[in-house]
Amino acid sequence: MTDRPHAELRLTADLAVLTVREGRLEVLVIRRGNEPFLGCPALPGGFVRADESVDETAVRELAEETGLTGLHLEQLEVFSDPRRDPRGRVVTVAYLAVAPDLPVPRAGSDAAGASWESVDRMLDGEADLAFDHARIMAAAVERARTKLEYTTLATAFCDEEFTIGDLRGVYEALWGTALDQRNFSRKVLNTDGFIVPTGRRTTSGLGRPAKLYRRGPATMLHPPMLRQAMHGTESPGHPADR
Amino acid sequence: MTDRPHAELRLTADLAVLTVREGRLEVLVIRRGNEPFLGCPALPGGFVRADESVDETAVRELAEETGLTGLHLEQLEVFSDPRRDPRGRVVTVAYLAVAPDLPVPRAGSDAAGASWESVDRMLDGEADLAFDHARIMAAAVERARTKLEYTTLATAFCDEEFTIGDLRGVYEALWGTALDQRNFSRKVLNTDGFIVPTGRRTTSGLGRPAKLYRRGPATMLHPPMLRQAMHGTESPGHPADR
DNA sequence: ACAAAAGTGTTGGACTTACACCCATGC
DNA sequence: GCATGGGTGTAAGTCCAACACTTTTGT
Repeated sequence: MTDRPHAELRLTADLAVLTVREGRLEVLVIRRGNEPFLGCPALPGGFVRADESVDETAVRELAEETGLTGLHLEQLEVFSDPRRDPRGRVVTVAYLAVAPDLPVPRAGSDAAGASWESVDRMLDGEADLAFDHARIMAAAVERARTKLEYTTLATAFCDEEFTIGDLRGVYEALWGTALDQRNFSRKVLNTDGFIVPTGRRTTSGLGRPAKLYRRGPATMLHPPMLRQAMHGTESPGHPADR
Repeated sequence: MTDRPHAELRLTADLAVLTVREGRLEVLVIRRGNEPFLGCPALPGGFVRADESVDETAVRELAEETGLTGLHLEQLEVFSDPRRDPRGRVVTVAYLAVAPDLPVPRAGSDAAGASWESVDRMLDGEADLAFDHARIMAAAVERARTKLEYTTLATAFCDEEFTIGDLRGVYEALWGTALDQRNFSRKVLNTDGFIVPTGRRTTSGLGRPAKLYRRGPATMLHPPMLRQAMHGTESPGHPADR
């Protein structure tokens, strides 16, 4: 404890907010309204205040910049390369946030605008994300993919009430594989506390009405959902657009 | 990006270094040589310097305070309650480090001393760990327990060369359950890339000499090691000392 | 009637558990 | 010899992928 920091250090929280829309994994990005990286897409986020924890910063910035509240939020990783921000020493705590398919969020006051964008497009190298936000986004996607296997995270992508088909759509969008509908529902229903029936059914929609469910009390899945593809392999109805 | 931090904020890296010794899960603690918490047990750690990433801070502090190098290191969680440090605003990035059963590390220059202590004793409420280090330690143990299931983390607790019995001892110490030796070795050997034989065998020791292995290239386990206990249940040879 | 989506039944194979039994060493 | 740990064989039970088939809706 002899060393003291030699230069001022600032701390931020940045959020990778993921959702599934029309079978595609999407991420919330803002357009930067200031230098550096003026006009570039970036993740929402901002500086930690003196009287708040970083977790509180994340919640506050999410609400301020995008109007979203009540999402699943978890710490992802700290990014602290001394040269990651041209303005000086800025360390960021990256968060993974998971949202249901919400109406396009309203633009906040800070950012020039916020919008859902395809994760594939943001990460294919053309998008010029600000700072190291491409790395943060990639870490968030990887974390979400992994956590689908052994936690109930997938339900955080769904509305309050959802069908097993909706839930399967989340897995298919994140894993890019088609899953067998029949085996999927059995597996989900046989996992205690994953989802609980509400008693209601879907009214509109093609095909036979589906039972509706909401999140159950479980957070960990035993046994895990396995990532195996169907014999037909490859992605579901919505092709991997690029 | 309008808000600027109002007060100076300092950033530290703190490490929960875990190992298994004599069938017990142990953690490396130092005795604090300064106020606050003078004389209390604490996790090794220190301030982030201007020109280094937090990951680099963790490696450096570990070497300086304990003499340990080359360990498995991973970010655990950021602890940032504004009142977690009586000296002012100090945010810490907690790390999980995993070490093989090394000789007692030499005391470093900063700390009054470093020693291995039983995790159970440190977390049973009597130990008066400094700051929020009990929470950090608990998070590290929980993370290590979980990661044993679906990653090859257990090999980081072993020496360069180890037997399957050594590896099983790691699982038993962390999970507090006895595992069937016969099924355990088959499971481990049937998981591609988990461990690779060196061709050598143990020379000394009770019973039939065991084949020696080293870590394989795999990092994730498919399928995961299941936490099931033997029918006899409960901990192995070394009773849960408390 | 047909397409589309939900849901049930069933079978073969993979994996797992529990345990019998054999191997190699120190004392 | 016998205790101690390493290692192989195997049968019963469980889980799961695959797929045939039925149900219920919209058009």
